Amino acid sequence: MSCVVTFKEKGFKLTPQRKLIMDIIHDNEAHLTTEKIITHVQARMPGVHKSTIYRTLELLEKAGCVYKSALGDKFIYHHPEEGHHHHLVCRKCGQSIDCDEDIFAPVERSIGEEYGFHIDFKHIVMSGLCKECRRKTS
Amino acid sequence: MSCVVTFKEKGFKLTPQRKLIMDIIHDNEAHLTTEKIITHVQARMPGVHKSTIYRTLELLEKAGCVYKSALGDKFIYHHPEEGHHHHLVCRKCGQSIDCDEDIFAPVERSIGEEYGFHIDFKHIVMSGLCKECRRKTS
DNA sequence: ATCGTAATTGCACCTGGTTGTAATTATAAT
DNA sequence: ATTATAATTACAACCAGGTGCAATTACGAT
Repeated sequence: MSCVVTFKEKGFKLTPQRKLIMDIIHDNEAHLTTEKIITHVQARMPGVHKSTIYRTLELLEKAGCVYKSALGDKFIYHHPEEGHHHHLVCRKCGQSIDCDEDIFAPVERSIGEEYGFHIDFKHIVMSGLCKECRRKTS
Repeated sequence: MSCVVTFKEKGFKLTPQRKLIMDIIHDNEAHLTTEKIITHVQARMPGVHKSTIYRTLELLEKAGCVYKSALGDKFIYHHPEEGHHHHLVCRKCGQSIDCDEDIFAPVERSIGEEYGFHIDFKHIVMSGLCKECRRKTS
């Protein structure tokens, strides 16, 4: 796991708690909410305090070992994958589709041209309806 | 104020608290965070409970009298204006620029075509740097 | 204008997330 | 292997936001 190495190289101590939190986020393909992370961590290692988990998540994000994204009014965490940084999450079935990094390029360009505004589109999570759920609903 | 009429037509009671909250959001051109709304409300009418304010904001949003948007990890409220539903908020100076409704049309289209996914792009608030702040920073 | 009633408010309490701090522990130096 | 120490943890206390409920109030009917 290259993240652990990166993490230690940046001068952070690798405690069992931190290792566990990293493992959980990396082993899980789905995007985890904070609550789910807390549940998983405390299931495997009872007694770990919520403040430790919150602080660790913040630190892991700063260290670049995990990505934090807003999804509606919640935050979800996922491991950083190269190449595709946006996500489409279905509000019905919950599945997550990775999508291309430069999908927002046209928007970025036109906003830059029209308003002189520079937007930072980094690993955006968009909510909506996937193909199957759209079919079922209509 | 047409909103008050709309609000009453939907069968909601117009209490002084609700009137005040509407006034504050409508009088204020800037986008207000919840904290600022609470501060303003309690300045003009001490004793109004925070739970009343939260519930009123939720109700006003459902009634379509105000718009609630996510800006980073906060929510901001603004009155519904026709025609332009997206906002560019500068993370440096805080100014807000209205921007065109169909700015996301290309993205919406390409995601629909490539992934069969349907995204709901309604009054999005995007954070970034405005023209002046970019000039000053660089 | 008064009244009846359903909606609304304020309160108490709860949960998720954050922060200061003393006790603990991972790691580097010996 | 021991030790020194700076980082990290658990805990308590705190704040924003939300919920159930009894007391209050807006508003239609009289």
